[in-house]
Amino acid sequence: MQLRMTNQREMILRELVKNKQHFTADELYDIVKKLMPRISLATVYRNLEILSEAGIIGKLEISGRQKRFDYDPEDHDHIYCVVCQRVDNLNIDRTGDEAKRLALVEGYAVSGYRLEVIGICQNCQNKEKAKEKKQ
Amino acid sequence: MQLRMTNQREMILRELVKNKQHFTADELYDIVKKLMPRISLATVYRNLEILSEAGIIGKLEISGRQKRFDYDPEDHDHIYCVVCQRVDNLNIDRTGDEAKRLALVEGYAVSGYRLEVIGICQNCQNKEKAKEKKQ
DNA sequence: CTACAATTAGTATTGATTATTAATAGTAGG
DNA sequence: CCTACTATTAATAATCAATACTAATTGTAG
Repeated sequence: MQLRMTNQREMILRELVKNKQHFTADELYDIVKKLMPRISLATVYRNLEILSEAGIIGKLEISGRQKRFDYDPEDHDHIYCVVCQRVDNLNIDRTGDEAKRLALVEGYAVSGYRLEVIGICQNCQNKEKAKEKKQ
Repeated sequence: MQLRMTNQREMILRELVKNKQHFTADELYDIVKKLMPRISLATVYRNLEILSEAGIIGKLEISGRQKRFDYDPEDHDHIYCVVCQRVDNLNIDRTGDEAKRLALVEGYAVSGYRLEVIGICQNCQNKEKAKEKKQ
């Protein structure tokens, strides 16, 4: 099953990869709309789904948050900012031995895991510092 | 700010703790409705939110899935079944040294992390085996 | 009792995502 | 260059979890 590259699909992929950010579907919609004004939000959603299904991009489902899409399809972890919602990639060694050992106790057959590190990004730290000075 | 224990709130808490499962709001609503038929789904949602806010129960926001609530408010990780959506608790040592080290590279101030182990639970493994035998 | 504040039931609304559908575009074969 | 076929699209409706709203009810402190 060969993946046909339509103009819309290509544009969506290009803008995601070019910007190297973890966009939500509607953020990407706003960007692409400027270059292709008649594109539909549903098309963005559908193509992001298709592209991640095909392993060309990654899908990022962070707990309790809107879906984001990752220009890098390789398996890796993420860190995200609780203030501005920004997401960045992490490359933590994925041995996960302890997780597997514990999973056996519960009787699970483990296929993987997801690690989300939570914090405040540099930008938001700076903004907070600036605010403190004013007071 | 003392937490008032209304009948509804108490019932919701009791059923969650008693069953020792990670229920969604609507699952819990179905259970509680049998004992308190006039209760509203919004009341269940609201009280689960209040109880987790107060640290009496835990809130479980697993990537891309419906919220679940945890009878155990202590900080711990989870393992979940991709087949039946069941969730169980894990007690992995929470040092997270490597995560913190890497986060510094990105400039983040780390406040915590969330680890979700993914797999297939014992029940669903058994069911799959039974199905294979038939074929 | 009375007045006040918190909570509730019931329902409407929101927001993200998916489904539907008729129209359009791309392509392979003649 | 046509024609038939299939995939894709734009636009919009529908869905689903979660939250907001509102009038009625409950609990409580004087």
